[in-house]
Amino acid sequence: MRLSLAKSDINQTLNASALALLRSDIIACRLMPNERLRVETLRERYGMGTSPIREALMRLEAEGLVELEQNKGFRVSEVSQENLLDLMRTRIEIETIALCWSLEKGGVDWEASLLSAFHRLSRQSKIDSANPDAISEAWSKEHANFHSALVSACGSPTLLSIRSRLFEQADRYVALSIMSSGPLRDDVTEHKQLMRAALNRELDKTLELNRVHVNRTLDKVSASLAASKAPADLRMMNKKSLK
Amino acid sequence: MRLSLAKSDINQTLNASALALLRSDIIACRLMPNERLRVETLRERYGMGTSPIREALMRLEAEGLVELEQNKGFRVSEVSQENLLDLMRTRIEIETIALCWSLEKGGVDWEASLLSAFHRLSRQSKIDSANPDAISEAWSKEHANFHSALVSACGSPTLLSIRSRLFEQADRYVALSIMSSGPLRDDVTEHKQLMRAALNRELDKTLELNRVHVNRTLDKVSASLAASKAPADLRMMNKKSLK
DNA sequence: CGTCAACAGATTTTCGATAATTTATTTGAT
DNA sequence: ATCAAATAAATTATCGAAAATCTGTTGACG
Repeated sequence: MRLSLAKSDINQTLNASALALLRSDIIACRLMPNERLRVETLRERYGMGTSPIREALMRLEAEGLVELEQNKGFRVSEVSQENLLDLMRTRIEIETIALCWSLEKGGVDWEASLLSAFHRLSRQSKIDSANPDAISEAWSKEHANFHSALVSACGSPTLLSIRSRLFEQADRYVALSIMSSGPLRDDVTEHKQLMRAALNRELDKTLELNRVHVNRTLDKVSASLAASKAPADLRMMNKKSLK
Repeated sequence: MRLSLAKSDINQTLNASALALLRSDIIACRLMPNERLRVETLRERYGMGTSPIREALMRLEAEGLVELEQNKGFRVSEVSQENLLDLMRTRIEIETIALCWSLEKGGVDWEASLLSAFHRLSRQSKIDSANPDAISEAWSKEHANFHSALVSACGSPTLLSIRSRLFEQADRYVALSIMSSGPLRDDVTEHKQLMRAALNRELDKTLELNRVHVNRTLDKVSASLAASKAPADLRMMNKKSLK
């Protein structure tokens, strides 16, 4: 499959394109967890040489989306219940700090951008008519944007970059779970409550709502992950017992 | 200057060597903040081709030690008072969480490793007779090891990796400040108190001691940074006024 | 005198080929 | 048949040259 480069990639170096394409393919699970990333395959897929690809993969390794084993090449990072739990717990703690600082320092600009982000999110459909099995790219982007807006006034670039990295990782699990998930959840209400509490500077309530919000995602994704893993394990056991 | 590869680099890919060498050169400020990193120069310095170097630089960009500007190449990340403050504040928050979890979960293994790390640190001289202007590599390693041991039982790989990245960044500022610093501080007592409080599971005291410890470093480094920046600014102003 | 275009040099980015390493397959001895 | 060494195939890691881009300079023109 040869993918065309998005409009935004014009004027970028191939390196930057490779990075953006790979990251988005991994987060959306078009490249599945634990899948081997052969350089030759990726060269065909993205239509470029080895250098930009390997450089992008190196960068993604630092971000935790890719793993490199010496002389054995790259793989998409594996997923697991342990990692998911660790990720979400850590994310809650990081966002707790960021929210504290953001509610403390946020001014009218922050309030306005938060309202704006919520509005855009609330008007964006979660599923895409073209591709009903996956979450719409557009919704995913607005959703990320909303959560980013909540903490954007925290005043710490370092903390914000940590947070967005964790959010990305979590997003990959969400993408994975959507593939086999039941009814869509009503996030609009949840997000609205979160925004209201933040705007009213009700710190404890905001933190609690955020905790619940993240934990709800965790539960859903975790269940879905368990369901998709169990059959694989059974298959493994059958194979073994047949031998 | 052509540096020989350390013993540990045998059997590694050049890529991994480049990464380790570059990271350590940057943290020790042998490559100074904001210094341009020309590929050709680095090729000579480390005796390898472009690929492993660029791949390592890409990785370090994700770690925040290096910055890349499209088509203009790499630089060592700039330092600033704002970044230093942000870094240290964030580090305190992260370590606070990690310490909470570590004191909660740490068992006898953790206690033993902490005692061991403290002992090694306390027996290691801070200055190296061969190079009296810089902090000894060995001390720096034991120091990092001690702080790592404090939080090692926290049970969250994600949090630990975030913490060690922040610690590394802070270490670069410390290396920078040492070059122009006054009397060495007595860290042994500070570290001993920290360890004692942790081993006794006195959570609040541990957190407070850690906060103070980090803030003391911050103050010292910040003062040193201000002192070294001011003359540079004056020089700049002179240059401009001469034109 | 200043502005802009065209050129030249330096530097970054990218490519495809080669070297090194791992993985799979075959062969031969016990 | 079993195991191990030897060979072949596949893949990764690395290199150095070529292409693309940026930076600084020169000179023409308003």
